[in-house]
Amino acid sequence: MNETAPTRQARIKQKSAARRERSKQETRQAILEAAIQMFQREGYEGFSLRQVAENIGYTPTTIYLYFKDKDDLLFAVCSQGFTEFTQALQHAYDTHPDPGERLNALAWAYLEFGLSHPLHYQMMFMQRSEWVLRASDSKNEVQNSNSYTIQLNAVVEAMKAGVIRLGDPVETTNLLWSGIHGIVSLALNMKGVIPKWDETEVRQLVGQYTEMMARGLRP
Amino acid sequence: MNETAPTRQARIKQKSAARRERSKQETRQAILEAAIQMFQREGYEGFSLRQVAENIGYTPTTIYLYFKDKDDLLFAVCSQGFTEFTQALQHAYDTHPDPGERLNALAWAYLEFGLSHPLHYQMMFMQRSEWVLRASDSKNEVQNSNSYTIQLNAVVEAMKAGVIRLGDPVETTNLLWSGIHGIVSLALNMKGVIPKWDETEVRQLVGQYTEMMARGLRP
DNA sequence: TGACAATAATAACACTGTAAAGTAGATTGG
DNA sequence: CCAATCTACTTTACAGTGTTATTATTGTCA
Repeated sequence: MNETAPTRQARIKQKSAARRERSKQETRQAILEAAIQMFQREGYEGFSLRQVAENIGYTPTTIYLYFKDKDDLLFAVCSQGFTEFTQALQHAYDTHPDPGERLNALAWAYLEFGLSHPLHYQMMFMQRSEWVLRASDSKNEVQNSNSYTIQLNAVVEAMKAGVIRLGDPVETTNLLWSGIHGIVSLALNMKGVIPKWDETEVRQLVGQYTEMMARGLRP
Repeated sequence: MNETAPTRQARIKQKSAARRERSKQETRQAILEAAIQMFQREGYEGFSLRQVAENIGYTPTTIYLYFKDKDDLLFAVCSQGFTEFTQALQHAYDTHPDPGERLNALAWAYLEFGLSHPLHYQMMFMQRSEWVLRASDSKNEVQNSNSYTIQLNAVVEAMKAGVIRLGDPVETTNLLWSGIHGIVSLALNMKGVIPKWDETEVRQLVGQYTEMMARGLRP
């Protein structure tokens, strides 16, 4: 309505609002960090809203001012995992120009993420896998920067380069992803259940896996 | 102390005890069946002792007379899944004498079990995988009839027959298991997340998988 | 200053698993 | 047959959980 230049009061109001917004984001962040810490300690099943609140000196209900509900907070924890995961894959992608080595590098990066973030991995891909979509949506990385697409691109380019046989790239990507996911998820779950299944054996298995994939997919 | 023949009273007492024991097993079974039904409906997270009790007209605490705690009841539900799973693999093993086809048949049987018992599969191999060991212990199938050993035997014989290259059978088994487990677990979790991931596509992928494994492991 | 919005805390509800104590009825020994 | 015992079960209670509605405190704005 008022089209004249902003008055001093208007400017102050704006900055004040900005400051309050910033403060709000800060406490939101504090809650989130406490939640992450708690998740690292207690895992998915032991994660408790009330304990998170207690750890940072808030009443449980206060959390609801910053997150819709427990799921929403847990998703925020998860989301950070997705970001790191994508970054790890992206880094592997970027630092390996050769299409063949690139596929291997992606598999290794995948493995390393799983082994170093076991709880996150389980939540992201085993307990709440619906969130994969929501995570890439909320970071508008739908188009070409989500973790799935990174792997898909690597497959496409490996096909172009003649490193692996031609075929439906989506199917091949799913095949490769399934394989490495199987190894990682069993590695996290089956310690002491499968014979020969400590961390070094798992790494060795990934070595065999990439070799075998290379042979199996050769043009 | 008394070494004479058992008196009538002693015989009656014994039969009475037997009858009570039988009745006890019956209500235990009733609880277990209600638990299975409830698990099918609500899944792992929604499974509630109190609701199980209510469904069969008991007080929650009564269940503790037949099962140590919630975990114990849930394990009993799980255990039945392990039995069926092992039977399915054993059947695939027995009905396919050819070592090469046998490996494929095991993969297919594995897939079918997962697709037809999604909740059980997730509990058995993703949520409570520690129970794999406890399950084979409690059925004294440790030696040569548990599901892992079935797959291991198939690998050993495929190596003997020259169908797949020689190598550490345990490692090869782990490799094959990882692969099919990866496909199954993603199939159960990632509906609507991965492109092209309905049931028929998953089956097709298993086809590709077995093909690729055959090529990759050729001597 | 008074209306108002934001932030936090209290109280309460409906659940959960689980332990201790109590109770009606069948079983048993004399 | 009767009192003692034992068994199967319930009642009660506790310490948790996520979540909502209500209230109190605070700082911002006209």
